[in-house]
Amino acid sequence: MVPQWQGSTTLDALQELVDVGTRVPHEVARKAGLSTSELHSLRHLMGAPMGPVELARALGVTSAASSGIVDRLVTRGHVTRRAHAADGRRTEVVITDSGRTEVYTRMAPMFTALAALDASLDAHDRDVVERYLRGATAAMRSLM
Amino acid sequence: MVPQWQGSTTLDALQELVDVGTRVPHEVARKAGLSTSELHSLRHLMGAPMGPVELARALGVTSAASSGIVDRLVTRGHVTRRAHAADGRRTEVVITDSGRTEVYTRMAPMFTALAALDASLDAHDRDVVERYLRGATAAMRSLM
DNA sequence: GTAATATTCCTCACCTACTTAGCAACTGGT
DNA sequence: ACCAGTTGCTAAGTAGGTGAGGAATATTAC
Repeated sequence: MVPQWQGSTTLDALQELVDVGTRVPHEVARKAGLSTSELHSLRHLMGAPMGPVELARALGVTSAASSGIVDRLVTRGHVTRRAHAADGRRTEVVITDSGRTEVYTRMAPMFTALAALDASLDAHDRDVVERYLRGATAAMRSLM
Repeated sequence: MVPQWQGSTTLDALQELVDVGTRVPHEVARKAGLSTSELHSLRHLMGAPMGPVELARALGVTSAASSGIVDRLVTRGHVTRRAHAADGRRTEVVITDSGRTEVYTRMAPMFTALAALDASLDAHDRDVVERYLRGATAAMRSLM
């Protein structure tokens, strides 16, 4: 990638991981007939429902864009809009079974492989890996 | 992200890394007045010159798109086009000092932090981390 | 209690960056 | 010498983003 990286196999592996981590969603989304943003939205919504503005922040786009993203996901039946119980301004975007299934079946092989990889680590190694991942995340975030 | 991930701090950390790894280039590119693809192109070109088609494959876009990307980078003075020595069809896209400086100064803090993180590992731990990163990369790539 | 301010979500007009299709130049194998 | 394959480009169309701004509701200050 850059001169400083060369020679360190760990940094090289990290670079490849991040590269693949951006190309894979692109490809998976295309196969599913979704845009990358739509797929990422479904992923975020699998954890918990959230409003379009919150989704926009999670994706790093404007609320105008996420409004359109939600529209398209609603059209495909992957999410529904629901009024927020306590706050009349808010809408909750809720993932449907269709959306959940779409994401899950597309990504199942990866989950399985990652779980196996995780299980292959003993307590010490798991700790080492986690600290490295958190550290690398912090290093990247420092650019923002 | 998904039910299976919850409870594993390692997989959670991996997810966060990949998420940040996609949002950071987006932000950095914006600050540099470049598109994400343009920044990624410069990153790839720091290693070695390559043709537009090769670049297109690296980015996961069509050659028509990469033709435009190179055009824009040439306009900004970050790369130049050069005829290939032995193959009359090919063009080599070469990064300029301007382009190299642009990428390097934007990303220097990250390189420093990552190098420090790497240096903090002993031989065994470095090996563990690298195997994990390669394994995770393979797991993701299996979706493509 | 009411006025001022903030937040959420949407629409509209515009624009960037992609895709598909196809063409001209060149290469290498038969 | 030809023909299939590759490279790199252009042109036309489109998807999905931004910026500005408005309507509805909530929150804060007075």
